[in-house]
Amino acid sequence: MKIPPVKGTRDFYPEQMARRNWIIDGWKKVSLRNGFEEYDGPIFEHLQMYQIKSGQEIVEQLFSLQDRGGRDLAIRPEITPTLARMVNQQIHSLPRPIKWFAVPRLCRAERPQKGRLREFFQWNVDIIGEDRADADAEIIFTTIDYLRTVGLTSKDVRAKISSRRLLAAVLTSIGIPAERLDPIYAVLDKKAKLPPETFQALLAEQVPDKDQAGKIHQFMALESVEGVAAITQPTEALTKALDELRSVLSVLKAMGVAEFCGFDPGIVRGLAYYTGIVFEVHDIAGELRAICGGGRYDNLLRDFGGPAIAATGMGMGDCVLEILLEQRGLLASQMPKRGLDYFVALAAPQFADAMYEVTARIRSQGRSANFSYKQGGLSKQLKEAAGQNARKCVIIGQEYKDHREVVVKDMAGGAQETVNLEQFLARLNS
RNA sequence: GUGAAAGUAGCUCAGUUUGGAUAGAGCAUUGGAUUGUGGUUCCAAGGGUCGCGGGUUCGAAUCCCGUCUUUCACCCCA
Repeated sequence: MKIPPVKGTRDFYPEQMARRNWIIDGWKKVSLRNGFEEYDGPIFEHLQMYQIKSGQEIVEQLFSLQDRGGRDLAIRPEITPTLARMVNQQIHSLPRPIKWFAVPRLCRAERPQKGRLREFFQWNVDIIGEDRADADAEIIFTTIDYLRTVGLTSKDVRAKISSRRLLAAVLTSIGIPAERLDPIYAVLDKKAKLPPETFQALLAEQVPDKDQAGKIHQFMALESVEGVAAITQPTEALTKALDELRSVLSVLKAMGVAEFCGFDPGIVRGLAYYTGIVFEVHDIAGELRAICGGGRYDNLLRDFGGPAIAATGMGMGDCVLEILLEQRGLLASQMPKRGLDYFVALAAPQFADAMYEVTARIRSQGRSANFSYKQGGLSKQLKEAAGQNARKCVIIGQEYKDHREVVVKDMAGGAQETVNLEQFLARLNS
């Protein structure tokens, strides 16, 4: 009986596994050079962990289970709660700022679509214990540093940056009461996806006052933070939020990635736990979902029973990224091909023992080597070597019996030389 | 979770309109041509319960119903 793969999951055959490794290796390399340390947690946690703060949608999308002791558990749909738990446990002994990253495998029981599956990998970088905008800027820089490294340019992707604090300050200063903010956020978040008339209609439902709605439209149309002053009287909160956003943009400029970044008031993000700077990276053509998203979540550690400590971070899934890299031809051109250092071939069957010995000795020198299991002729073996993308072939034949010599053939150019076996093996290390 | 479209060999597809005999092609795989020299070429082979289940019919890949999966649009996110 054939059992199908589970909905929304992927099988990683060697070719796909190579892609996945290449993407994840890049994430790790860039994290480390930006000064982050790797951590990980368990793949499941108490169900309750996600009911505290993850937002309604994520809770509905949980894969949950009961263990044999009747405990309610869930496979992690995100790693940030785990991070909060881990940091809270050792908060008094961890030197700050805490700059940690992880590449967890996550599961959400969503309906699968292009760029969204039920099981995926997500690169997370977080800075905990620093409330200055420098930390937000570093998160965004690290994100761009990776995207730039894999070959994406400012013509391909753009980091759209905004601020929850700014949005709240603007809305408050034009007279929107605090309890009205959340439903308005939800509408503003959709602006980029809706036709202007639909957006206008939705906003009018939430903000019937023409004057207020007009100001919101004005704000949402801004392309630079400097336009905010013309819309409303600066309150203390507004000035503070503006300074923070300016500061992030100015650090990013100094770090040399200004061309990738811009203020975009349309970035609001889900209601979950963001409190300050928020950002998303999108493909410029706007064909795909967000490549990554992140922001400041200063209340999360406290919500998980710890002290009130500032935090900011980012998550990037592998699905959309891979589609974009594929589209741009950046995978095909950069993926390392499967390769083999040496293929050991046999010109006559009586040297089989030498073939095994040479293969093993090459391997023990740290080089990869294969030989053929088949009894075929040399021609067949070279064909097999070419199929495995071997860089060189070691051919064992009559010379071996006569003078302990082997033929070493360069598969790219075809040149070959006859060398003493011991000298050949000694040379491998140099 | 809601709505729509599509499922034929490992992959890309033909055949479905108009039901008819052992369901085809290219690529890929395996073997041979090739007993001391590979990537080319030529020949051959293997590989399908036509997604699955039921119905209509003398007869179903083809028509009908259900179901699963995928894709797209919502919802939301990475």
